Formats: sequence, C-alpha cells, structure tokens
Amino acid sequence: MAQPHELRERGLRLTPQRELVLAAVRELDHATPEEIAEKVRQTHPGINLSTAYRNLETLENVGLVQHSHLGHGGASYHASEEVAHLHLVCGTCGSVGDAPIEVASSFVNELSEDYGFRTDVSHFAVYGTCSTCSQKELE
Amino acid sequence: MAQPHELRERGLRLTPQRELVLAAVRELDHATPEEIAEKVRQTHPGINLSTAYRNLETLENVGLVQHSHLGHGGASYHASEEVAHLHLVCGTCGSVGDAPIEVASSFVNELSEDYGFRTDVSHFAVYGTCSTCSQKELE
DNA sequence: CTGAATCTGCGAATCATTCGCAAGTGGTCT
DNA sequence: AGACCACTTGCGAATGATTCGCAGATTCAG
Ligand SMILES: [Mn+2]
Ligand SMILES: [Mn+2]
Ligand SMILES: [Zn+2]
Ligand SMILES: [Zn+2]
Repeated sequence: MAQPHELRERGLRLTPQRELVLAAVRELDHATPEEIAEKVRQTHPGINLSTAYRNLETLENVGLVQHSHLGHGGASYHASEEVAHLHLVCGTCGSVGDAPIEVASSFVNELSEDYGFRTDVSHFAVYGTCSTCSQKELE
Repeated sequence: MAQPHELRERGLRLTPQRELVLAAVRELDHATPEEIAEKVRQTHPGINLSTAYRNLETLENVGLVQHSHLGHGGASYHASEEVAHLHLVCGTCGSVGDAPIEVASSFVNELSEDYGFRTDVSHFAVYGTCSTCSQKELE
C-alpha cells in the first residue's frame, strides 16, 4: 500500500509549487513570503509571488507551517515541526535573539490560571532592548 | 517666566494639528493613525492623514506617545503616561483582553537576568486563545 | 516685522498582500 | 489510456497602509 504523501493525506493536491514552498519554509528559517518565493525560484523560476502567498496560507490551514511576527512589518513563516523558541527583538539595533520557550512557562501558566488564556508565546516576538544596547545607553 | 508648553519644551513647534493629534491619542485608547485623524477632524476637518502619521512619528520621537501591535496589522498609538498593561489577543475570535503588567514580572526578570534583555511586554500583544474559545474547542 | 526653518495639504509613489479570471494540471472514475 | 472537473497557477489589476516630494503656509527667533 502506497503510503500517502504528507500533502495528499491532508487533502491537498500535490503540485510542484506547493511542494517547493513547503521545502523552502523548512530550509529557510523564519522567512518572508518574498524570501520563500525567491528560494523556490532556484528550482522553479516561474513561480509567482501570489502562488507563494496562497500556498503558505493553505499549508498553514492544514498545520504544516505557521507564521510569526518578528518585527513591525509582515509575517515570517516556519515549519510546524520546528522547535518553538522565543524571539528577543531589540527595538534599538534590530537584532533578533533566541531563547527557549521554557523561560516563559511561569508566565504562560499564570495567564492560564488567572485568565484561562492559552498563550502562544512565539507568535509575536518579545520586544525590548538587548544587553548590548542597554550598556551603550549608560555611556 | 512663561511655563513652556509640553511640545515647545521638547523642541517642537506648536501647530494646531500637532496639539490635536496628541489630544486625540490621549482621548482614544490604542487608536490607529486613521482613527486618530478621524478624531482630529471633529475639530480640524482639513487635517490630512499624512499629517497625522508625521505627527505621530514626531511625538513618538520625543517620547509623548508610543505605539504597540495588537494584531497582525498596523500599529496603534497610546499616550506615554498611560498605565502599561498587557493585551491578550485571541487568534480565534479576535478579542483583546487586558491584564496588569505584573503578570509578566517574573518572565521579564528572567529575561533580564539570563539574557540582559530589557523587555517591553506591552509593545507586542500576547497572542493565544481566550478562555471562551478554548472551551468551545472541547465540544 | 522679517526670514529661515519647520509644517501642512495634496497627490503620487511604494510596499505588502489580495483578487479576478482564463488557461493549465492533478486526481478520479471509466 | 482518456475524459472530466475541481483545484491551481500565472498574470495583471486592485487594495490598503504608509511614505514621499514639493510648493505654499505657518511658526518663532531675532
Ligand atoms: Mn513596533
Ligand atoms: Mn499573526
Ligand atoms: Zn540592540
Ligand atoms: Zn477567543
């Protein structure tokens, strides 16, 4: 018995564009739709940007990819199987650091207990000032 | 000794548009540039949307207003003197709830101690699923 | 009161994302 | 293999949000 393809078993048609978009999301990390389309073009030069957008939305609907917001602008996409982590975005220098989600577990628990709110800490970045920029402020 | 106007003492010229934009930010809470311009039009019908954008940027530069991101889209502005609080945004129903920033204090401390990162927890919303939507999922 | 620097209104330009539609393709059922 | 139809794609246009360029108006120091 042919083992169903991961896209087919979610009710999606298998098109080269769709497979390549998914592969690009997996290779690149936190990539924008534009960057993903650019990556796909290495293999499939004709892909249209709107096809990338449409497939990202479709893939997100079936849970294979997710988006998050790392800056003030548009979203970036990552594969769902990727290990979740926090993004520490510095508003001064723009750097993006990582931290394990465990750092937020007590915060998440408190919101859950006090407000019944189930938090996805990695959907939005954590905004602030990085240590480097904090030190420069003292000068 | 004439006591300098809050805008003048920050090196800004005093224009009716600028004062009205600041007043609108203070009256409305978490308003978009569009909503702020709309509010200003009640008093000064001629104000242009781009003037609202420019003044919001200017007022933010001198620290009188700040912006935050409550959804996937554009920013919203609030007065700096306003009491900071968390925004709990539900990705399912879109509701925006509030919570005191103290809920995040241990999280903020941990990021500070472990990464030297000074977090502004209210710049980005806290994303997740509200209690109402969580319960509906169980059905 | 004057002049230079700063602001404003207006329309056009950008940028990101979404749409409409006609042509192309994938999966299913003979 | 062949036919059919729903799903996809490419393309260009439409949107919506924000930014720019510029010429005329305003603010404020001198
Ligand atoms: Mn921001
Ligand atoms: Mn989002
Ligand atoms: Zn920094
Ligand atoms: Zn909800």
